Amino acid sequence: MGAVDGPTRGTSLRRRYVVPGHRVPQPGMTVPTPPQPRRYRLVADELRRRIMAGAIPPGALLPSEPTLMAEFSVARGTVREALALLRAEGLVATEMGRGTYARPVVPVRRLGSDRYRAELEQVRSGELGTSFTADQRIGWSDYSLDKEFREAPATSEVAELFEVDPGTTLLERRFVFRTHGIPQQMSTSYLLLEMVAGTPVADPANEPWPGGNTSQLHSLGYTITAVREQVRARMPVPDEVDVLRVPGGVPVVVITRQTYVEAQVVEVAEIVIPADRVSLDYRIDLT
Amino acid sequence: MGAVDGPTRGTSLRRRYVVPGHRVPQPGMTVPTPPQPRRYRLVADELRRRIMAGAIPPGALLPSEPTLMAEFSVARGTVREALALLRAEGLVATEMGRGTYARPVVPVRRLGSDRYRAELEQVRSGELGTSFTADQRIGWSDYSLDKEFREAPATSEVAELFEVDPGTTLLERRFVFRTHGIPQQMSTSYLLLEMVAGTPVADPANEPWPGGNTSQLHSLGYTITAVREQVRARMPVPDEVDVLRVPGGVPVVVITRQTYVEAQVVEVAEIVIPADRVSLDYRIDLT
DNA sequence: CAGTGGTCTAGACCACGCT
DNA sequence: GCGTGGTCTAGACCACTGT
Repeated sequence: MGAVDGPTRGTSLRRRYVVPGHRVPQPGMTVPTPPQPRRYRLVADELRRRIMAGAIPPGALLPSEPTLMAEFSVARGTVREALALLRAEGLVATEMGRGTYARPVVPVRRLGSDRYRAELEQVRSGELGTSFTADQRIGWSDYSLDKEFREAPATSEVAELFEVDPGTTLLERRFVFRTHGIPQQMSTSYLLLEMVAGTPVADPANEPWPGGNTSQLHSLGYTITAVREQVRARMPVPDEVDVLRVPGGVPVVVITRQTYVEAQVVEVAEIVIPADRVSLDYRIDLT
Repeated sequence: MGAVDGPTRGTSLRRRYVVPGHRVPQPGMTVPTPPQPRRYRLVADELRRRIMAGAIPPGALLPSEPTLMAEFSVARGTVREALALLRAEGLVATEMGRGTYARPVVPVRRLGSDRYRAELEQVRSGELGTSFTADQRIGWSDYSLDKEFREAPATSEVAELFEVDPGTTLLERRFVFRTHGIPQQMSTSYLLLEMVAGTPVADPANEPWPGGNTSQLHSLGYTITAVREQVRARMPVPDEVDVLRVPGGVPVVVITRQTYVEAQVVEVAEIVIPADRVSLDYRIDLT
């Protein structure tokens, strides 16, 4: 599309498009290759500014790609690169056929380190609920659970965390938690098979188990005394994107948990949570 | 568009490229639009497989874009989309003029919750070092520090964390820690001005302060009794990418810390760390 | 159906790193 | 200077969403 005239294609005798990232050198203006902002950067910066300034409030649609092409006089690819940048920053999200919108602020779930204490209390007082429902402040009926149990030998990583020999047979339990149909976290929990074989804990039909893990272990005669959590963050793998419906530009928080009874590890779990839905809260007493 | 033959476009009489995301419909084969893997997906999947399988070891260069174009018979844009996907996953990194390589595994720094206890011990025994040097297991000379002090009124967020009125004058201290010249974390720490005005703590020249925060507060007559850390993860903002040299596809971990002396908050800090360089370690005792 | 984003091709010029 | 990635244009067909 000759912005001025004539065909721009083929061999292109004249190119209105001069140099990517370069201003047309005006007579008398010295341009020693100043890192001129790239086109897609300018578009992204402007859109970011509008979002930050509230001109595009959370949840609102951005101008469509054709509109942005016209407004900034750039090709579609350039517009899309700008949007990709904003997506990678987690500022916007895109829905097929609908458009691109400023990412709405989602309610954050607080995962307090004291939830384990609370669970212990519950177990003792005989109340229902799980740490998950307690965290979410929701009742039984609001959440659903996918579960998948199998026996498997301990991988070297899990064995190390469990402080057992690699190959030791474990009960591997995979869960996906949902509230109101929205996936909130997925987790894989490991228990020593010899510890649970034949007990109700080994039966998936008993999930969700009232009182959660703490209660389950309690039913086996183990009262937990400590929990260790290692926290990391990374971008989700494709599988996690699918299962958890993680939007582009959102990392996941990975918690590797070891549950202790005195010095013995009785459970190991890996918990994966989209980072935009959670805040972890730890209190460290030094007294 | 003519999937089998015939001109599909103006210019190209034959297009070897048929339909994005569609198999050429074979006679007798019903294709109710099976989500055929996109081309760039296939390229990305194959490259991911090679990396995971170790065929492309960490740090090794991937084939160049022209090479991949030839190998997969796709246009450059398609190759670049595949690489962008892998970058977003944090699997590869790209360097201008050099190429794209499998992201090398970087040593992970462990941030134990017991580091505060260790600091307290240090302060009492009069040893040197900071929690930072202790975490890194390095000596004094291996790290450098950028610092910037200023007085500022408490924003509503900080005021809430500090449990003071918004607008209360604070000493705001910004730090960037580096080891061997590589940025490791940036942090902003807040102290009540009235608590530190005129003391050595308010003088940037005294940073880095032997024994770190714990020691500083101790010198002011405050022996900390508890720490609360809120942990979140998100993609870095452009500013953080610059300062911390965060590679593409790597999130940051944000720790919001409140330091307590009994029930009083004596310090608030926000610590930003590239997620590929850190693992947080919390132990929760339930006894 | 119109409009939106998703994917893909083809070709061009650029800046950067290394030999 | 050559090879690598970075940016940009132009045009095409596709699938999904909502009216």
